[in-house]
Amino acid sequence: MNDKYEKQMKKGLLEMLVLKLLCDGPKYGYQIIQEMKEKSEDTFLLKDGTLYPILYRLEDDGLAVSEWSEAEGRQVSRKYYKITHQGQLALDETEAVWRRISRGVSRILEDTYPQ
Amino acid sequence: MNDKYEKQMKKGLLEMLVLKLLCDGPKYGYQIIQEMKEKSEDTFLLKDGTLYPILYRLEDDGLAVSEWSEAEGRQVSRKYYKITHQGQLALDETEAVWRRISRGVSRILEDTYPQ
DNA sequence: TAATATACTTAGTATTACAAGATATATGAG
DNA sequence: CTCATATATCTTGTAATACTAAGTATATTA
Repeated sequence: MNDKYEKQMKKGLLEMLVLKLLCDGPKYGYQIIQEMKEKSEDTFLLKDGTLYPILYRLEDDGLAVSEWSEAEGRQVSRKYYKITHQGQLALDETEAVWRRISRGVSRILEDTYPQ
Repeated sequence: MNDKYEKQMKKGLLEMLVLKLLCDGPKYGYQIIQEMKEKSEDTFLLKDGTLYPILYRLEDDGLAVSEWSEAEGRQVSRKYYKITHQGQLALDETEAVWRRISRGVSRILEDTYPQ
């Protein structure tokens, strides 16, 4: 029932969060899904069908670049994504937008004006 | 440029914020737009083309009811919206979803785990 | 009289989270 | 050795919604 709200509220956030996770080194899709789940304590349970389009978008927009890992022994092939300089700039902007929106919501919900 | 993020991030929030504003009494469209702007300190600048569909949705979903004001003197006719009991319940749920998402985002952005 | 503010309505567009289905390899249990 | 499960990626289609843009109409002010 409130799945609807949750889904909508996540719009625009996931791209920012994925970029953020890429800040401490290149990561591949499956790994991102795991870390997102752990770090958010089960709040952001990404489906692969959600994540991969996000990664393609980031790449199309020049915010991340990808590279297939060389097959080391029997390792399965993995596509590693790395944040670009432009991606870092975009992340900074997006975080600022998030903070502003978050503060705006707080002001209305709590009807208080934290500095 | 980061308009895109902002627009997306607002999804699902506006409905909650409108409901919240209706908590302290019936209000009409234009008034909601003004209060949203003031209370959020210019973060949520609703266009009328954004607000009215939200109000219709709230009404369709039984979360609010509307009533045209009687013409008092020369006053323009206004359609007042009032939150319903069901709307109050939905608001409570939505606020809970917001808090969870907000906390999840914080955990990833700050990589800290506030209690 | 004209411009601006108030007040509501509607049609169409762009974006994105997700469901569902597909493909393929690696690993562990029986 | 076989089968189930975990790992790993990709694609198509759908639903939901913020916004643009256009329209209608009245009230107020310069």
